[in-house]
Amino acid sequence: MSLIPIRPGAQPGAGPAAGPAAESERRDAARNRELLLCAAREIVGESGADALTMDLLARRAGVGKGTVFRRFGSRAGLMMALLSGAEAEFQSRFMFGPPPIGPGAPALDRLVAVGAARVSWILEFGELARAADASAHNRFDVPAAVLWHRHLEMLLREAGVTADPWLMASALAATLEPELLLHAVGVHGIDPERLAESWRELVTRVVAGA
Amino acid sequence: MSLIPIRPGAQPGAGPAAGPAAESERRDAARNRELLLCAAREIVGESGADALTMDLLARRAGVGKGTVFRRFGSRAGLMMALLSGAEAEFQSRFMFGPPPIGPGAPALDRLVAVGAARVSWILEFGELARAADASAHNRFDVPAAVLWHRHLEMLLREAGVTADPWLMASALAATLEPELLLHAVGVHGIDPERLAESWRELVTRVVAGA
DNA sequence: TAGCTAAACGGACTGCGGTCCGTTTGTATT
DNA sequence: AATACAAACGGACCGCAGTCCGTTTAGCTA
Repeated sequence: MSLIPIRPGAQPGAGPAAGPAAESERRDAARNRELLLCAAREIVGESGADALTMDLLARRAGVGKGTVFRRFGSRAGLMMALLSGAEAEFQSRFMFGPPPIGPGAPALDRLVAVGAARVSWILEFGELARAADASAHNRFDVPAAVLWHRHLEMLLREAGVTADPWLMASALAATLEPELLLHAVGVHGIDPERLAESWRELVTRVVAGA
Repeated sequence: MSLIPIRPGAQPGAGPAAGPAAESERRDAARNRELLLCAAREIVGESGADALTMDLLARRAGVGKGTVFRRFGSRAGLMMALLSGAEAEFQSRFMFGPPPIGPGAPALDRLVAVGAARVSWILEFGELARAADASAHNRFDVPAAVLWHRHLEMLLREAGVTADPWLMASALAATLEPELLLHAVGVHGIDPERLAESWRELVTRVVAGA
């Protein structure tokens, strides 16, 4: 017989800051996660992402500050949790959605479409995304960023770009970073349509040189 | 006679965080600036930019913390002051230096050369540059960034790129951001030579489509 | 040289993200 | 129902960037 009792659904590797609920979560923990996400959405809705401090959130949700960090690991982790729904929806659109953004269209068309979609997405959720990126040691290695990068790289290869698709994908991704786009729109008053059009130009030329 | 005495060299508009010495600076202020810059370089040299805290710096330089912020405005401002020499040297190279990076060479050659130079520059000073960018509300509007952007835009126009050169310059500049390049080299072990080569590919294709 | 004033000074203070650790609680086991 | 323990809890605590304001001083003027 085993002398080391193991909790049935225990998943130690999952760690905090993971998505919705790491399989088996104690009832109070799950309740607090919902309480916190709810309060966080409330604060962001009322006063914007910048106004969301971890202390305020804890107070609003009626839990201790330690609990907030236990659930989400960091402020960036919390922001990512708030974004996870919108992010997943975006991902499934470009991976499984209808053409031209999803599979079935020529790679260049998909690149153009996914860029335009990304611009709109950032205009809607960019504030949270920027908050998630800020103070993120590893903003490039987070699952969503890796998936996004891989997708761009795959499309580039499919479009016949043989010259270092990995770095090309990095370069193109940098072009669509939330901070950059929000700055262009918010500070310089660039029309979002222009952003999409510029992306089209850029990606068309990159692919055309192949 | 004027009832409002004005200090001779007073330049109220200069503000803090400006370059070397805003014209007429009180002797003690100038001394403390040197003391602080010197101590800062020492700390960075010993332990890296991340180890430089404003409290430590104040203690090392033997001045009050308030003085540090009076001189440099913020941590980012201090980092920019530390960088200003290297930055100015880089700027004068691409603006007045010998071809192909300076004037005299075809625009595409200049773009290729300036990108390669930027990569090397970031490998040398990127840690400071990243620290300066971090926690900078306005990293895109700082003089050096504006000049850099304008220069890229000018070269693009000269190379015949008529499609939104302003946004194209933004996109290309994003490709060479310190955080991105340092991540590629430091985390993914990308050979710097590959970065320059990839830049060459990118900019060649962008210009070729004109 | 004495006096005056704007500028510089310094360090206590605030607010924030993040950590630590003693206490409480959910849940499986008997 | 009683027991046991891993997990969750909470809030005091820490380090840091940045601010405030009463005090000191450089340097002009008389």
